[in-house]
Amino acid sequence: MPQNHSIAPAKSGCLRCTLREHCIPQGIAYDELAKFDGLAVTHRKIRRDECLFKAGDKCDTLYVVRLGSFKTTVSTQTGAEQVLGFFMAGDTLGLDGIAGETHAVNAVALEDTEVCVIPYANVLALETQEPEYLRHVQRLLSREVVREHGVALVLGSLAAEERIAAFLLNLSQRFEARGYSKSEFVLRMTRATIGSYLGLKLETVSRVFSRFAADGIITVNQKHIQILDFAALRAIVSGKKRPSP
Amino acid sequence: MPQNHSIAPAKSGCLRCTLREHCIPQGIAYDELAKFDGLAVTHRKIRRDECLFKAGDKCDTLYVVRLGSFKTTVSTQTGAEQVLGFFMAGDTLGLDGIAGETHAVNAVALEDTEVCVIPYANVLALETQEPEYLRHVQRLLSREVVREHGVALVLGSLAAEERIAAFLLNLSQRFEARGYSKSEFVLRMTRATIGSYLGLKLETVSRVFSRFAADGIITVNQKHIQILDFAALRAIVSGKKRPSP
DNA sequence: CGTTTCGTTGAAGAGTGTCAAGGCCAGTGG
DNA sequence: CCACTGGCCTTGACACTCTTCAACGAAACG
Repeated sequence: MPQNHSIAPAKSGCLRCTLREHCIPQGIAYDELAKFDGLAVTHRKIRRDECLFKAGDKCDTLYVVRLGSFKTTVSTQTGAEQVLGFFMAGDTLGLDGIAGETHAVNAVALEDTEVCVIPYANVLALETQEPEYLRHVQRLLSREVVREHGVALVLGSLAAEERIAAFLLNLSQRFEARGYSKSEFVLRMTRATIGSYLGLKLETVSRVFSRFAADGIITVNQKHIQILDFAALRAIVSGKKRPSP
Repeated sequence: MPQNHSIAPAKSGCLRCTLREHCIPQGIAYDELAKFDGLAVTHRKIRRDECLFKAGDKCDTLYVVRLGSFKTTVSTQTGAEQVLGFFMAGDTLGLDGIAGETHAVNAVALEDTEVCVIPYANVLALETQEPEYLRHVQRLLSREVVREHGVALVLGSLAAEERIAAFLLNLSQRFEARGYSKSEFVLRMTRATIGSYLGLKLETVSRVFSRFAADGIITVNQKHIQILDFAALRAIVSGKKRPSP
């Protein structure tokens, strides 16, 4: 997977960016916003299956997804790949390598994407000037920690159907937060990728999708998913055995 | 589990603390150290099975373990408990709730313990004064993210024996880093707690310990563990099938 | 339109979980 | 000092979920 280097100067600053609320602390007065305008120096386009960064790369920048979505992965000693998370518009990538160390994961585009490039030096500088921004970045970091707690919880204590139900509800919620339909969406990743993320084999993912569809909880057309019964999904996550007559 | 409130004023400041290198950035000149001396305002003793903090508690402090060890846990909707991590001397607790939000996990003492209490206000203040400290805290946070990557990797892609081997090697390494024997130590947690952390049942943990012992890789006496064959453990983590004639 | 990747489904098998019984150990009270 | 108690650990037999292996179908791509 070659790294893509198409870089575009950031024509429009943060001031006019629609994702502003994700990158910049809440409740900032409009005339204060100018301070944040120079944070992102460039944009970068990454095509499907290409890497934004790789484990071991020097980490001197953060990225915010502007368009499209990514997965983060690590490779095991045996060469297998474990998916650790999915990142969509507004999400921040690169937090794991903050503070001048190297990246711990690979970030791979699931589709054609565009990101904001925020040099870590700019982050540091603005943090020391603007305490609100310092809190903001640390909040981002601690949210990432909490997100991973959720992953560990799913992997450590849920059965296959429960994991998939939790996964679908999580996706639904994130689509909704971005203004898309919460009940109908297109998966950006393959069954194998979902399986790796959830600690399951791709066949198991496929089977559970089929079972949910047979029970009228969702409809599945390849990557196109429609959620018909949110309550049922929530019940499954809670560990309630489903009747299957 | 009642919360224990025995608080002692921090008699000796950070200057004389033997854990200094964990709390304060590396490479600080001795005459600069005074700036950090007031970080921890108190110590607190927590007895076995008591909580340092609970999920939902307001988070306005960080803690550094001085003595003993903790587990962090979350509760599922069904009341079950998932263990997320173990923390020993020098480790920082409370990072998940930084930035004025609430704690996302419970921190429970595995034995009688003592922690340094570091008000988050002090952290913020020192961060704005001392850029080196800012980087230090963000490094702590990003290390916590990376640690959780490791947990997800173990839970998502390793079999039972591989998980236990990885767990033992991780413990061994952490004991060694603290000046204890890397080959002989006492587990502070029960089989059930290990199982929860590794996504296994306590019987499976017990069986794998027994199998490793039968193969001469370790010896097990209740909580007392001795590692006899590090290479074998590493081979198991790497997924190599062990001959069992 | 062939080729490749991705997805679905079935049958068989391995690996963990579940249930149950018993042993070991530390602490407690007689 | 001993018996009792309760928590923790070990071990066995069995059930079940998930994986593995395999074949096939569908969509995506050059």
